[in-house]
Amino acid sequence: MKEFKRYLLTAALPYANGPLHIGHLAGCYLPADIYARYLRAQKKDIKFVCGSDEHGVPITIRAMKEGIQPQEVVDKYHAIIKDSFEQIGISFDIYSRTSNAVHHKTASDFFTNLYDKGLFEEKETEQYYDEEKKTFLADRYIIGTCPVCGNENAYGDQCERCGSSLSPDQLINPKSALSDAVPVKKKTKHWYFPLQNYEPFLKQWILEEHTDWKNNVYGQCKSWLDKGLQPRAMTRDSSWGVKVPLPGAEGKVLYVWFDAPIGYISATKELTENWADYWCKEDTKLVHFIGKDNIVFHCIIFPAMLKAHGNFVLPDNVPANEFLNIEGDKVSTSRNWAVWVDEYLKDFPDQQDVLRYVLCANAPETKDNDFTWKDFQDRTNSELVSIFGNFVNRTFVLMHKLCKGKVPKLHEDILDDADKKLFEEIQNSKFKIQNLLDQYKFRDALYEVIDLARKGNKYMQDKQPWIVARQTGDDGQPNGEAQKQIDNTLHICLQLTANLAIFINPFLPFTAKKMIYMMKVVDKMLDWENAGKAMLLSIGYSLRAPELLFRKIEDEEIAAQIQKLKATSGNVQNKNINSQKMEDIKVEDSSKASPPIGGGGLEGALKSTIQYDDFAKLNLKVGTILSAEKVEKADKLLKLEVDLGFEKRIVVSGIALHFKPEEIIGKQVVVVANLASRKMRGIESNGMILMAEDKAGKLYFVSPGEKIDEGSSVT
RNA sequence: CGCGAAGUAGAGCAGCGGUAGCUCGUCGGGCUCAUAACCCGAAGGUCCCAGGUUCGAACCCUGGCUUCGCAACCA
Repeated sequence: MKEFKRYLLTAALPYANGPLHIGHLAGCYLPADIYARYLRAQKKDIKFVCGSDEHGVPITIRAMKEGIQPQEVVDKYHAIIKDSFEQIGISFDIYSRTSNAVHHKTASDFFTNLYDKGLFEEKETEQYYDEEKKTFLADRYIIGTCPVCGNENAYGDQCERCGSSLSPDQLINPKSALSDAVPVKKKTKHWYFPLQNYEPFLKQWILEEHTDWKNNVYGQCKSWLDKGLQPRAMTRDSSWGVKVPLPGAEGKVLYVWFDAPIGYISATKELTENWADYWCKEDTKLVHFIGKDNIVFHCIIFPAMLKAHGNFVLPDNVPANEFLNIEGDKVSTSRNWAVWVDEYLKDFPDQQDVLRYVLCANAPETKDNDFTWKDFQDRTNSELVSIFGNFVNRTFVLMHKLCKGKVPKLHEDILDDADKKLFEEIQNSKFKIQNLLDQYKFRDALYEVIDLARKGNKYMQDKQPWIVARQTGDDGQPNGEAQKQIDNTLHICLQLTANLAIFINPFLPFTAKKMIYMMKVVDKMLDWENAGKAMLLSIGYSLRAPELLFRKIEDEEIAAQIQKLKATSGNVQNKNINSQKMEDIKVEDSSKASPPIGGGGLEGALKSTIQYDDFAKLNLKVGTILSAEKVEKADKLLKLEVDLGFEKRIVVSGIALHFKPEEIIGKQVVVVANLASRKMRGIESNGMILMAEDKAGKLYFVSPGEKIDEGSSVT
């Protein structure tokens, strides 16, 4: 293996358009932080850089909507994100931002360097323009009717109803998503980076020389390279971003994906005068930690840019994680289906390491994983509290009871196989953990740490010093032989505890701190070179009283979190509302004795006032239930066929706990007929049945007083 | 037929050619130093489906199904 003199770690720049959620942490910040702490413990020369990505169209749109300047948007979220990182213990050497001057200059110079080499191709194209808002529109911001399925809210690049990929030209009645104006075509000039010229280099570099990269990363790159690369525009029409440093380029900025990765360089410049050592010397190991959506930018585009520039090192590895889902559904910021880091920190004060633990133990390293609060509770209570925390605690308690609060002597003459075996295990663990961390297998590495604590518990159980202590002499104290055995057991358990502190430190730094406090040792003991050593705590040294490292997570706490998640996700302004969630809330609420909140709306607070226009968006129709059946493997869902007069529809409804299928056939109901369709348990649901809920949580159909024609509108 | 990743016990994952494994959960027993913690044992799997290669396949090949992701910026 190649020897590196210094390390440069980067973590994907979070987009300053919203706060940080746990998916971000699990995706790249936590693995990056663990790796950084591990290298620091090895006394390596490392820099760990990150910063907010503050450019790009979505930020300008948010600013426009809120009537403020883009800078204000960015200032707000930059502060929130930075604070979340600090509190959860992500140990960046610098957390910078792309709106600062250093970055503008760096990105601009980078562009100029490539421009002066004649690398860009200038091309004039026609793009859609919103004359009202005076801005060019990305495909995503053009809305119209899908030519394939007739969906009126198809985007300029894709119809979300039928999945067809589209171009804005294909849309019927295109409108700007910003102003409802009809977009017009307008000529614009841009600078394209000829990626295809770097294809031979990239193929050699990735496909031949980096077969060690993770499957998902390698596969994704291979797919791109096999398809063939295209020139890619590196500039955009916008007023927000790094200005294109060329004459006659007013109103044009660098494409965010051109400038964002350069943000890593800018941040390093800001951090140290010696930044060039980290970016330009061959014996630097550059590692980009990212999420899977970023693979192409970090493995194809940015390396091609670096290569074109010529002065920079290329990444040695790009360990990308998959995505973390929440309670079975993918994270969606627009639906507020996320666990926000700043809120977690408020709800669980002083519990940073617990979240770090769960996110690492269940990290989406090889495929998408699911975060559930139940799993959070289980892992905390059984693995952290019962295994790790408990081992440390019982070791300390026994040491105080049986060894007068001091590190006992080790009596070499009576060391037995079990004792020696445990020393070996400590050694083995060091090599295993080291090996796994070197391969970016954080989940497995953390498992090894816990497993070592598990072995400690077993050792303690086999030795049972509390029983040995009953072999008393005349004075009522344990006799000499017994005391020697007890000494050995606890001596070994204490040395193991010291080792555990070293091992757990990269993962759970707050816990490691508590442990060294209890052991009255200095930070330096946590240096990785001490790992595996048998004599970390000196004999006769008196230690502090134990302090619990973790506490149990109670049922009520996770119930509250689940409630919060569901409650806030219902209250969204996004029209593409998730009907399953809505119905789930109803059923969940009603299963509780407490009066329903929010959704029930008996005497509860009303949602904010809406205008008639908002109401008019709903198409409410009377329909008759033709058939009903239970949906397999779902307790709460019924699959209904509803006759709406003009058509028959399949609607999936979360009412199975309240009604038997046979008793509702023939019932007239009110259906939200223009609700976006949604798959539940594999069945597509087209609409939603209106229900009323009483104080006891019982559900009633909303239906016309007497029988009327199917398809009648409700207004 | 666009492409990539994934589909293994109730949950989360490992194994990637040679008698199905780990952690949690469940059930039973033991212990009591410890945060009702710890230890031992048991139950639980057509390894997505169908073909093929092989003495032998969860693992290789072919076809299919399902989930997630992929120049819309959301790790």
